[in-house]
Amino acid sequence: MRVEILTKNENQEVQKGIISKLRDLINYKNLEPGDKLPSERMLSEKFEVSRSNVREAIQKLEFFGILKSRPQSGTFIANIGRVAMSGMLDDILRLEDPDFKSLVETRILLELKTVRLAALRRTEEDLEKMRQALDAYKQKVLNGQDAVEEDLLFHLAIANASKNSTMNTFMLIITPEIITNFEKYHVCDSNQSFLGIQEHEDIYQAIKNQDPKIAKEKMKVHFKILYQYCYNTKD
Amino acid sequence: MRVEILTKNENQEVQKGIISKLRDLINYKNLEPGDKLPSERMLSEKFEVSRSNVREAIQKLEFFGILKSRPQSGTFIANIGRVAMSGMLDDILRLEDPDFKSLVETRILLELKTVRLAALRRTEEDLEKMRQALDAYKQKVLNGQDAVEEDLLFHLAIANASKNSTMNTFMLIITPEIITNFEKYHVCDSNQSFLGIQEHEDIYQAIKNQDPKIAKEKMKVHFKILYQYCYNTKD
DNA sequence: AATCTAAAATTGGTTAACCAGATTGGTTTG
DNA sequence: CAAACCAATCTGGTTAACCAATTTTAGATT
Repeated sequence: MRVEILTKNENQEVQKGIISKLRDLINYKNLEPGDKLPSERMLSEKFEVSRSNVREAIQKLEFFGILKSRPQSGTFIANIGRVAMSGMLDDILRLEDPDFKSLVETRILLELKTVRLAALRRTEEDLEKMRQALDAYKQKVLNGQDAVEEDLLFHLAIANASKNSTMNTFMLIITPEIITNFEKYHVCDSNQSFLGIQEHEDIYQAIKNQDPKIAKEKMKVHFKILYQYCYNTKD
Repeated sequence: MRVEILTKNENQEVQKGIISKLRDLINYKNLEPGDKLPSERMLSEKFEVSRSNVREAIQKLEFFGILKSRPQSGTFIANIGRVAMSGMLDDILRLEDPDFKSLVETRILLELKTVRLAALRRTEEDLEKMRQALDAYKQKVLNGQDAVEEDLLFHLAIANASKNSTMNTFMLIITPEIITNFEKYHVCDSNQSFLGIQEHEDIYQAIKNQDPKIAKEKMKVHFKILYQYCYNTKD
């Protein structure tokens, strides 16, 4: 059989096609929540795509909690009603790649919350990890080196101390893209890094003292420069 | 060769093993950011796992933006320095499945922001979609039917109107789990749904009037009952 | 007619062989 | 000596055959 090699983009189109066909299947073929999907082989034949493509699409929908596949048994539609199902599939199909502004916006929102929660819930062990990340950051900055990574690791340590696994995951998802863009646009130059040391130290102290209000305030200060910087360079 | 069929859980363990071995590779084998990873075949041999397992692990790390594989060329380490890389891999390995409380906490945080942004950025088209979702919700409630899904679809329409793709994605990620848990714990009973109509209507009007302050306030009101309910039944 | 049982068919997962584009190293050519 | 070329090799992606657990089914038994 003729094999087509697809670029990443074309592949994404194929996946979207599969997902939209699955949506149609659910909408018009009376597939109820909890029902079993047709087998991967059948779908790949019906949709005229490879079985691996079908598997990938299923995996993606499984990540979004819409499908659930059980080994040697079948792939099942999550128990969330046809209306929500169809609406969510539409939304997933409409998803765009995140832009930098959207990432920063989300990061600020998340961190103003995680820092409060961290102040309330941190353990001694959390403090220890944050201390280490902070020291690594200071050392790099004092040596005049770039410290974007150490910076972000400190923030991730805070997210970890917030004891909210969802926010922690979300922070992990956006962090690499943030780092890449920061280094690309030279956000956080060394002169700002020196300020960053004190700001980080303030945040750490507030969390240590279990003072959520101060913690949030200090984080806001820390983000102020960043926020302006990002909105000036972009858009 | 003897084939082992693994449960979902065991499979997850295998994946974590691969990820931690990849981390070691980066830490101790002098793999720099931007470098090419050994080929999938080589890794599967070295780690003594199947190539598909390696591919799955790579796909997961690609999702977190840590790796980037290019067809017919290789899999490359993202340009984010060994320190951040190692730290993030540790965090990913430590990730737990989200608990209900963490989901609700995150949802409230996200929505108090998306509703503000929606009020600022909504288009006429966005309003139309929200109107439709709202009407579907009202009809279901007035018929005395369960309307959890329509409820959530209205909220997703708001996230869509916020024009922040990252928050929109995050809302989509948490929604199915929220729905499942709501139906499980019978959050949002019909008596609360009647209140919900007016609350939704208020939110819609505030967004229509492009008043972010009122929009956020009304959303807060909408979540008040929910928040208490969740924290009373759980924990 | 209902119930149990074993075999056959079906399933997602796994493996290995294969594909064509990308890379590479050596050779040729200007 | 450097640039252009070419073939051998390596790569992630794709395919198809295969595996074992599960589900279904048909038959035997009570």
